[in-house]
Amino acid sequence: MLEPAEALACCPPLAREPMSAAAAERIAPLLKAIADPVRLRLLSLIASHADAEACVCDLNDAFDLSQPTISHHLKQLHAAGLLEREKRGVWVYYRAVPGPLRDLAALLGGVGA
Amino acid sequence: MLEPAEALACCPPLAREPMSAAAAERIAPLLKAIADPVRLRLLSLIASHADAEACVCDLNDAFDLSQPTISHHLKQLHAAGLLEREKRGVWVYYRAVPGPLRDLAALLGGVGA
DNA sequence: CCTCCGCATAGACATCTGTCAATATCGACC
DNA sequence: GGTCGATATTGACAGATGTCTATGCGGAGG
Repeated sequence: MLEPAEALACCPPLAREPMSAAAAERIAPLLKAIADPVRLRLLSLIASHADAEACVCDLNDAFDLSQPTISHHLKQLHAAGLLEREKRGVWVYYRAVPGPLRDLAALLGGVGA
Repeated sequence: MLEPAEALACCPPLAREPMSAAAAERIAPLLKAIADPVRLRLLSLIASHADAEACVCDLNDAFDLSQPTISHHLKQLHAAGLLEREKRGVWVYYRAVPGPLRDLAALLGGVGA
């Protein structure tokens, strides 16, 4: 099981000071989780939806991929702490977690500032 | 050969609207380039250095990895358009390119805003 | 209770990725 | 021009990753 990776909000921007090996090991999995075209689109689809949540049934239709493959990608995003999972009746809804993405943005920003 | 990937400054934040498949394919390689602990540290080391540039000779010493491995990672960051390469005398200097990282930060930011 | 539907898991497979040792390249300096 | 020092390239290899098919699981409705 992967850690929720909330342990990121600590870090100064990339260009502020050299990142420690430990910080890099902690942050890289978060970037890996979104460094895939399918997962990027999934995250965007969910985050741009009403209430930043979407039903798996809708997500499956948006891709030319098998249902298990989508499920696999959603699992990775969930394991990275970027999505929350909630079952409502027959359907499963995934909701975007704003914190980690905001932290990543802060990490990458301020390089050329 | 990989494309310089400047074709990113176009995109609205992730949560603004669903990302197109084409945009995802264009952006994912950029994220892949920084989704590695070693490359994250390399980028941070260079970006946080004076003039946002550093000599390869210094970078090699900062890691417990072979010289070819560091060279390989630098090549990937360069191919992604995140580093510029300049040879001065015997040494090679890499400089951080601010644009792409700033664009990525803009892409990820504004999710929970 | 049996079946169907939505989603997850398991297993298999090809490809990609990170690493190293060995070697090449390219200047500088003697 | 020969040698040496700094990087890059090549080839090899183990392990991670993305995809599929087949199967499992749990709830809703007949």
